[in-house]
Order: sequence, then structure tokens, then C-alpha cells
Amino acid sequence: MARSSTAAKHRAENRAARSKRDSILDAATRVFLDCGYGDASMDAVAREAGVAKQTIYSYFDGKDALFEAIVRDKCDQLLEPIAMPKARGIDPETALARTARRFLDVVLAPEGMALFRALVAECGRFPNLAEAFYRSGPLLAAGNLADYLAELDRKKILKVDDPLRAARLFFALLRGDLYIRRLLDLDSEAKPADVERAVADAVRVFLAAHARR
Amino acid sequence: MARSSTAAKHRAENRAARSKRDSILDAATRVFLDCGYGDASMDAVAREAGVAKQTIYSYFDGKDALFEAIVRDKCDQLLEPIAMPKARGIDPETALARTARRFLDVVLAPEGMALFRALVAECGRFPNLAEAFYRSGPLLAAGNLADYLAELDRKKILKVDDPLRAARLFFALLRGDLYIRRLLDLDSEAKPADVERAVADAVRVFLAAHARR
DNA sequence: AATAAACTAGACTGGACCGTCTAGTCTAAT
DNA sequence: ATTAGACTAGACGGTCCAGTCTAGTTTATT
Repeated sequence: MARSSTAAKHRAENRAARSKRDSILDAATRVFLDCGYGDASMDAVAREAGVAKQTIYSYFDGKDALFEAIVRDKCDQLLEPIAMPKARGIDPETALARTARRFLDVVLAPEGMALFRALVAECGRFPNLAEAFYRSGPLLAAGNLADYLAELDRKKILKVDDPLRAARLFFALLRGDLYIRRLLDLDSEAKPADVERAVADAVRVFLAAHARR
Repeated sequence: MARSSTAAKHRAENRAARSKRDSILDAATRVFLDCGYGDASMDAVAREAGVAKQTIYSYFDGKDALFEAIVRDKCDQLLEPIAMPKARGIDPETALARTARRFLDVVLAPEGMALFRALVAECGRFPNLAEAFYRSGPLLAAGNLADYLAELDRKKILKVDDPLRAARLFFALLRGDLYIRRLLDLDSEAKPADVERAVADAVRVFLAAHARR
């Protein structure tokens, strides 16, 4: 009984702690991504989370640590769908278009944009965060696509001499006018038709550049 | 005499004013682009400019106005070389490579990057600045290149159905891995060899996509 | 020389905010 | 019922900063 009650206690504690911690993280995400690191206040986070300020400091060491925590969380969460599942038995055009769409959906979405803006704004203060983002985002995505492109090259379907470079160029193609305008917040969100056109353009140009003749 | 002395006075005033104003602008540029809007202090600007704080407020309405002034200045100054001179009698490959190099030289340079980071960070607070930048930067550059591409299409040298879209895709190709890494400040500056490779890649892919067959 | 305008150095106000502290409340296990 | 630990509300100290004000100095014109 002692064991089970201790376990129950721990479970309850964990659940409670997890939920407190989570609501703090959620609130902090909203506040930080809305206002940016500098203009976000710990009082605002506490208010938003429905929690006393002291409670935040019992879960996180301070503003910096809280920011790091929410950024790493959002990175993992947002960038996960970009890790491309192996495309089996699909023609390259469709596979590329699917990859492109998945990428743009994440990157152009309000949350993805806010995260990236925050990272760009604070890359001087948090260089390690920028590095972590780069590795789990652009680098990973390009690596995955490169594997796929290498396979297409082996199968003589496309001509891809340097798969990693080619993959990076593909993603570069997707960071077009739409991307810049979203980055500068000139459009509050991307119209699906524009996204679809960006996807089609990128796929078309990429395939033209790597066609086997 | 009255006229000439008045003129002299005005000239002197203008010179003095211009130089004061300029040193304030210079200092403000350094401070703002170094620290970002939020972390830059008016005292720091005054110190850097070798000027009393009050003097700043006699030339500019406040921190916001000063920031706007330096951003608009730097926009005009940095983006001017991107306005492409008409390429006459040069083969398209060379012309495109030249355009690409000029673009990357500006965009990847510390000042250009710092300006863009500041704009991205503050686009919520200064939406009009972001808009102005977009118009005098990406939009203008794409428009100029589009004119050139349209000419190449008319001369049957390349096949460019939608010149503006093609121009935007060309610049998108240039915003590759190098660009992202600089944006996140993972590299303190771009190595010339990497720039040259980015230029070559972009030109190669673009020409492949728009070759006349 | 006299005068007006520009400028300087620095104090000051008012406000925001981080992180800490206090005093009291709630919860749950013993 | 008691007790320990988590939590709350809010005050507080310390710091920083935008923008104003004051008093004195320089500069240039008449």
C-alpha cells in the first residue's frame, strides 16, 4: 500500500505539475510569439496562464530559460511534420509537391512565422537557439529531401549530381515573394491559391533543372 | 550684401545642421542596427554621436522617428545598387550572374542583414517601414529584372512566359542556405567562394528552366 | 560688445519590468 | 487534526530608459 500510495501521489503530482507547467508554457508561447522577447513581460505570462508569477519562477529559472523552453518546444512541434516520410511508389512531381506544400504550410503559418521572427530578432541573444533551430529545421529537411533525390538519381529518374545542394535549392525556390511578404508581415496570412502557385513554380523549375535528357 | 550674408548664414547653418544631423543619424544607425530597436537607448545614441541628448530631440521627434529616419536612409542607400543598370550587349548568363552577385553582396553584408533583421523584428511596430522596404527593395529589384527578362523573351533568347514571376523565382533561388544561416547569424559573414557558388547555382537552375529548345 | 540661437551636461520624472519576498490559502497525505 | 508543500495575490527593491527641464556655455550674427 505504501508503494501504491506513493505512486499515486507521484502520478497526481506529475499530472498537476505537468498541467501547471504546460499552461505556463502555452501562455508563454502566446505572449512571447505575440510580443517578441523584449516586449513580453513575465506579469503578462502569469496573467495569461492564470498563475502567480512566483509559480513561473518555481518551474523556470527566469525569462531567458522560459523563452528557451518555449522556443525548443515549438521547434520540435512545428518542424516535425517537415521530416519527410519516405515517398514510395509516387511519381517525383507529386512527392516534391507534397514536400513543398508541407514545408510552406508550416513555414507560412502564423505560428511558424512568429517563431522564426522571434529567432531572427533574438539570434544575437540566443545563438544556441538559432543553431538548434537550423539543425532541426532547414538542415534536417534538406538532408531528408537529399536522400530522396539521391535515390531518384540512382534510379535514373532525375539527374542530381549533388543531392544536398539540390535539396537546398528546392527549398530556396519556396522562399519566394510570398515568404518575404509574410516575413515582413505585409500579408497576415498566405492565400491557398498563392501557396499552390508557389509549389507548382518550385516543382516546375526544379524538375526542369534536373531532368534527364 | 544682406542677401549674400543671409545666404551665407543659411549655408553655414545648413552645413552645421547637416553635419550634426548626420552624425546623429550615423550614430543612431550603428546603435540601432547593433542592438535592435528595443535594446538601443537614446543615451547610447547621444554618447556615440558625441552630442547631448537634447540635441537629438531637436532634430527628431523621438525614438520612433529616429528609427524610421535611419531605416529609410539605409534602405535608399543599400538598395540603390540593386536597381539594375540595363545590360546591353552582354550574354544573359553574365548579366544574371552580375545581378545575382550585386544582390547577394548587399543582402548578405553585415549592414544589409542587420537592417533586414531589424525590419523583421519590428514589422509589427512599424508596418509602414516594412512596406517601404518591400517596395524599394524586393519589388523594385524583381521589376527591373522582369523588364530585362521580357526583353530576352522578345529576342527569343530565353523563354519567359511570366517575367515578374520568373524574376521573383530567380531572387528566391539566391535566398538559399547561405541566406538562412546569415539571417540567423550562424555565420558572421559569407565567404566569397560560397557566394560565388550560390550565384552559379541560381544562374544554372534559372537558365535550365527558361532555356529555349 | 551685445544678443539670440544652438548646444552641452546632467539632473529629474514617470513608468515599465525582472526577480524576490511576504503573508496567507488550498490540497493532500499522515 | 495536523502538517508540509504547492500555490496565490500583491507589494517591493532595483534597474533601466524615454523624454523633459535647467542652467550654463559656445557660436555666429549684427
